[in-house]
Amino acid sequence: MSPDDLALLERDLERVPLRQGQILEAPNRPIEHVYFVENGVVSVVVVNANDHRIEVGVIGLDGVTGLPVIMGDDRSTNSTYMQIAGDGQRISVAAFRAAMTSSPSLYALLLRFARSFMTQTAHTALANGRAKLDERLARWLLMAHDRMDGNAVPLTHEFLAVMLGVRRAGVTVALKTFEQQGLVTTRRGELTVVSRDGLEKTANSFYGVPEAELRRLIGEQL
Amino acid sequence: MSPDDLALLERDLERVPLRQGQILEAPNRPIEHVYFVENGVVSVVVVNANDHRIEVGVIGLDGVTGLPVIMGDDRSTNSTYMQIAGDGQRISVAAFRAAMTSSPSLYALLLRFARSFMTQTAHTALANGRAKLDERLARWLLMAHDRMDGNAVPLTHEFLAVMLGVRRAGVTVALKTFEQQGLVTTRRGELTVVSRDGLEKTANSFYGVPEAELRRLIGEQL
DNA sequence: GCTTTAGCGTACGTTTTCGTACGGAAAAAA
DNA sequence: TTTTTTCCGTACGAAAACGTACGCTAAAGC
Repeated sequence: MSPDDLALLERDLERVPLRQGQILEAPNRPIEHVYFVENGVVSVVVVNANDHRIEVGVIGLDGVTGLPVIMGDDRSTNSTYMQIAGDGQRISVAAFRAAMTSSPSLYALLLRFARSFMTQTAHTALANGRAKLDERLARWLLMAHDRMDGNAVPLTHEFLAVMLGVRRAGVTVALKTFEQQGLVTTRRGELTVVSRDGLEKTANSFYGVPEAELRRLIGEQL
Repeated sequence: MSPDDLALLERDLERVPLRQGQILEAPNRPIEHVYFVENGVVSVVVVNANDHRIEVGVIGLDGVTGLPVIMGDDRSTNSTYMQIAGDGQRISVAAFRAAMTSSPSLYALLLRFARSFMTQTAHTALANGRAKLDERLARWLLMAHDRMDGNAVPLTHEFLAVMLGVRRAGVTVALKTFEQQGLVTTRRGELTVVSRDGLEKTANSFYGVPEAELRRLIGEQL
């Protein structure tokens, strides 16, 4: 992001901790703040009338929440919350809109980010329809790992299962295999990524395209 | 769309037939024209390196192609083509960009459409991950039906299977059941929707949210 | 330290979907 | 009309994932 654009936002940015489970956007309710995530992982989750739910994308230090706001709306049907705690900066929607309006370059950058998130969602749809459980789990771990500082993923199998829309027991079995293959180590409530290469092989072409798009569209700019 | 915005576009719009299979946007290649679809159904399909593919959304008389262009990009990783023949009007990307730049109201409308398409993709991801084959097929038929004039869907089971990312034989069996339940009638290369209500029941809450969003965001405006 | 709770490993029968494949019939081509 | 092709109906064993559930154990609370 250009120094000018950063300066434009900085006046209204407020540094905040982001606790696990904290809700950033609730379904069908006006969004109040937009969050620039610097640490931690945000989950964007779709829910329908029968309470079926699944994660459609993650956001991390590469990104920002509030896509509906960027695109001129004030709300989303999705639920957006902190999956892995961290911190970041937030800005009120009003100030955010003002900044977008006054800086075309900032606005263009944000739109490119929104576009890259669409690609991520599209590939989630692909993985959900065609990939096997272990491929999807490997993909998820890689996406989370891309957005974290260290290698430790502080999540229970239960949470991973909800994200992927599969059984908790299915996650346990897959992670066991990963551990035997030396891809991760596990302990209660946490796993650690050991071999990214191995995970990428396991993810089997379901990982990569959105990541390349993110680089093409915004690179290190945000 | 406002009369002014329509006039702005009209100078550069060109009426064209849209043949089945016609490619509107190829992966990773600059988009040349943007299409306002008036008849027929467009499929937006994701493909990955291993040639796994699946449809992430459909566009019809409610909409327009070229979402990447609306969002400031010139290409997409997706493949976009006519699934069901029809016709519409097209405009060169250059003229389209010029029109968007000169009319904020047009631009805002297009962004709202892009936003509604994101919702559709998100719910496709949900359906792919959690719905059963017959639920997904019913959802697809409803979405296509929403975008067509009559009740006839001129597609083979093979094409439906590719869209959903399932076996051709799986589609055949599901359609057989639908026919026995009086939801559709079928003949070689074509099926006809008989009971939308029945299909909505079968789709079981996987249909509806993106449709409501489309109404909220653009209604009859496009 | 002791108790309680949350998370993990495992198991088993069942459902869903897959891969494959074969034959018949409708439509298109010759 | 005859031939060829495309599409559909059906079948069968296999794989993947499901729902459920039970016991063990690490960690948290008292």
